[in-house]
Amino acid sequence: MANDTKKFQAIISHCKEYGFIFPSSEIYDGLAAVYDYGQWGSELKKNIRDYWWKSMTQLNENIVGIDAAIFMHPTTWKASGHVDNFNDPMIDNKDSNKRYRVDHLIEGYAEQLTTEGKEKESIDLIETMEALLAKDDFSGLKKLIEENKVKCAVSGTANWTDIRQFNLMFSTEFGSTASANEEENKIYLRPETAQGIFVNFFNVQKTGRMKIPFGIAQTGKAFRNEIVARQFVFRMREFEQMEMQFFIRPGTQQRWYDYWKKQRLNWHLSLGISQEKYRFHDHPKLAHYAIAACDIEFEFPIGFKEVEGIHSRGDFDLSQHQLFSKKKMQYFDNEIDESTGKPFGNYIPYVIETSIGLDRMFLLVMSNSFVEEDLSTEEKQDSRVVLKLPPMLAPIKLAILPLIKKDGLPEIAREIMDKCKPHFRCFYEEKDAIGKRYRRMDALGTPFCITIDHQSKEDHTVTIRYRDTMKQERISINKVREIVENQIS
RNA sequence: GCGGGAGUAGCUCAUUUGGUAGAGCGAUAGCCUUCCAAGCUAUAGGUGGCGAGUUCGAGCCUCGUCUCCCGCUCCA
Repeated sequence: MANDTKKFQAIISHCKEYGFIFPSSEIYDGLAAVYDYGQWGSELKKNIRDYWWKSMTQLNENIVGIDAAIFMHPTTWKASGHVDNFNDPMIDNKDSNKRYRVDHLIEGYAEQLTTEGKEKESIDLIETMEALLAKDDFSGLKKLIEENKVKCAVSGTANWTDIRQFNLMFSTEFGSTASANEEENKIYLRPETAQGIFVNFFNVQKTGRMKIPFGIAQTGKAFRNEIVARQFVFRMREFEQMEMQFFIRPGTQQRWYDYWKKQRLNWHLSLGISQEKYRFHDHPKLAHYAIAACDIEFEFPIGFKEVEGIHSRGDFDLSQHQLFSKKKMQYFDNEIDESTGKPFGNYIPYVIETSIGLDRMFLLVMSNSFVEEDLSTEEKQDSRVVLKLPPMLAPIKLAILPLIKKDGLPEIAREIMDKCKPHFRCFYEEKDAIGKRYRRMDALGTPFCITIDHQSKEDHTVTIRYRDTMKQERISINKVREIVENQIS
């Protein structure tokens, strides 16, 4: 594990050194847990996003994409449960540094009282707590905890911090004029992209004449004011999600849940990543919206961590929006139910959600590709850092390198460059020794390098060098584009 | 947020008990021409994370602050 932490740090440094990821506003000392993608990182990230988008929308005829706004009507977040469920007052024990939700802490103590036979005290306690919670009376709540000598399960002490409320949603002012009532102008940055899909469910269903089962996909930024944001791009306050909500007939949720679990894992494996690096983790405790949920976890250098969630959300979201918006969220299903001989009729569709963190996927791809190779022979020590990226994700597909920068070799190289660059990302470089240029390309994950030498002038061939094996072979110049394109599609 | 560790050039590090910073690699330009990093020449680059204090004098001592890494917690 010590070594793996080292590897994680090596990946972080590599990302910065080679223009993948920089700390945000670094010249001003950076901003905690906010990062910018650099020249190659943005390219790699885009390729991952495109690959996901294509596999969701293009390859599934019943899935379409949307691009909803980050700002949404404030009621959206009341309906989704984010306003209430992410507003819980918390308290920390100073000795164990363990954080508790205040209501959970007191409820736990009340249960303890009940088992001790002090049922009346228990009920009184809960009633008092609820009254204080309703008033947001934090000092009263703290007093209640202190008076009852509620102890931390870990440290066994009653040494508590003040109660604080953490709002996981970022808010800002909407509209240019300030209102007397601040609450009226308050608007949130979306904490998840999913709601943009739910509120557009009917728009898409009707205008796209979509029939259940069908899905709506979306990629985009989401914002959460995490108490602790850390571990490089793994947990950021601003992050990008790639989500797909799949609308189904109630009763079929188990089948579709299993289907998407399998589909999504296969997507990961299609990148050539070993199955052993993945595992499913079922949620024992479910969120307020879920009827079943699991994570796809990947073995990062810092251990198995969640990269994607698959949730069976029932009709929670659409029902909530129906309740709050007073707009019907029902779908009329014309398909004949064989058990009754009649159409399935009106219902609020159930939802299976697949939600993957793009930044986490980026880190996953990096972790999986980053290799420090020892190339030492008896004569000399040698090593290289190589990103064994799947070619289709690589920021640069082909490096075009004239062996020397005269004798007409750059001219031939330029011709090849002009021929290839409309089709995929190429990189031209004539500086430094050829070996050094190869190593630089290895560090960026460029799968193919071609070198133009004096022989190229005579027989129209170049040397192609493969990143992973370091093997080289001579090929005709006419074949270059074809060879690269075959590998990156 | 709490606890632990760290911050000197793009990177890796050095600077003996406080006396106003050096090297290698890298970068840039030129030379050389050689299919797997480390050939030659020249140049650029640091108000020592930032701010304050102690001192005649601070990279080194003290305090604050910011950022990163590790642990607790939550999630994508």
